[in-house]
Amino acid sequence: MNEKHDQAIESSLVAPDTQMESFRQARNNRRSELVEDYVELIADLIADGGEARQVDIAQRLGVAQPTVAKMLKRLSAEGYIQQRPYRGVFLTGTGKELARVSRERHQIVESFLCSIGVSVETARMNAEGIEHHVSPETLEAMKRFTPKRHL
Amino acid sequence: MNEKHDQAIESSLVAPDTQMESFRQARNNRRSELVEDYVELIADLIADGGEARQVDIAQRLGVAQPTVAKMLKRLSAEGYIQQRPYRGVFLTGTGKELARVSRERHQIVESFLCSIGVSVETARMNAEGIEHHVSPETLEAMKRFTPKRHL
DNA sequence: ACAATAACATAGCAAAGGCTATATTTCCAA
DNA sequence: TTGGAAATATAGCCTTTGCTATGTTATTGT
Repeated sequence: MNEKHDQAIESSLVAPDTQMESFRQARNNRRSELVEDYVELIADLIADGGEARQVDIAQRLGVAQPTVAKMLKRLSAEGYIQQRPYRGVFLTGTGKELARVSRERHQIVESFLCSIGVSVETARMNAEGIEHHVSPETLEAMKRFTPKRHL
Repeated sequence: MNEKHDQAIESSLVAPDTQMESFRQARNNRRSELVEDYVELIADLIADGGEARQVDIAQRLGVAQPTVAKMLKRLSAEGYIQQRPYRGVFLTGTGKELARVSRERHQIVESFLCSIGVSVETARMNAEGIEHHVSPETLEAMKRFTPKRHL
């Protein structure tokens, strides 16, 4: 260990453990991002056209179809969706619930950004990344600060 | 292709290309997150104790030391830092500039969250993930909405 | 001065999330 | 009803980011 015990000089650094927790949580959130994105998108596609197909998911996410196929297997294994070979994909109860929560959070974040003066295009772009890092407490704060007309 | 041209029913779905752009950008941001986190942390450690050592970086990020060593090689290759074997790591001009920008953005996001009523702990946690998805436009909006006393 | 310890380097592995290429199945239209 | 196109499945590869285990170099206390 290095021997600087002069803690008066400590500038903006928080305690190591505290900072570690923040980084760990950010990494954790990153791991669940994809699941949330997929489930939310699948719910939207089903609500919109009655079905969620791999090609449509792939197009909207901007990835290749085999990438989607692989991820759907994971979602299936984790109990969010059900899929039959060469058929569409359906959300389970768990999947529907996750989709609902994700969708709602997404909406709140996007509306909130608009309400503080961000353009709709930028709000949409930024919300896609931000939503996954917004805790319930922060979400509540955003809800409070969003005028009704934006919701 | 499926043949539903009844666009009146389209619920909340934006155009496929538009959505694709959002997802692509979110993925892009994710790739630069780690670089920004490292450079920002290195700058803080240097400002705080005069040096940035692998063990300290590893402890604060909550990862193992070889993980840090590998990333430092990448940062070195990309011109953000300079390192001499068994010696500390130093920021290049590019690195310092990136650190400055990242640090400022981080601060603004964290202060902004506090200013809308989020607790400091949650603000710190959420800011760590959110900062990387905040575009210049959104950052400006956040700055406008943060009272002076929070900055 | 030199052994013990702490820090760093390196090798090798794994999982996640991308990709292309290609095989298989389904579906629609002639 | 059947042949071609579209959708899905599968194989195999790559990169990133993490890990453990272990070797190598510096530093430090006696």
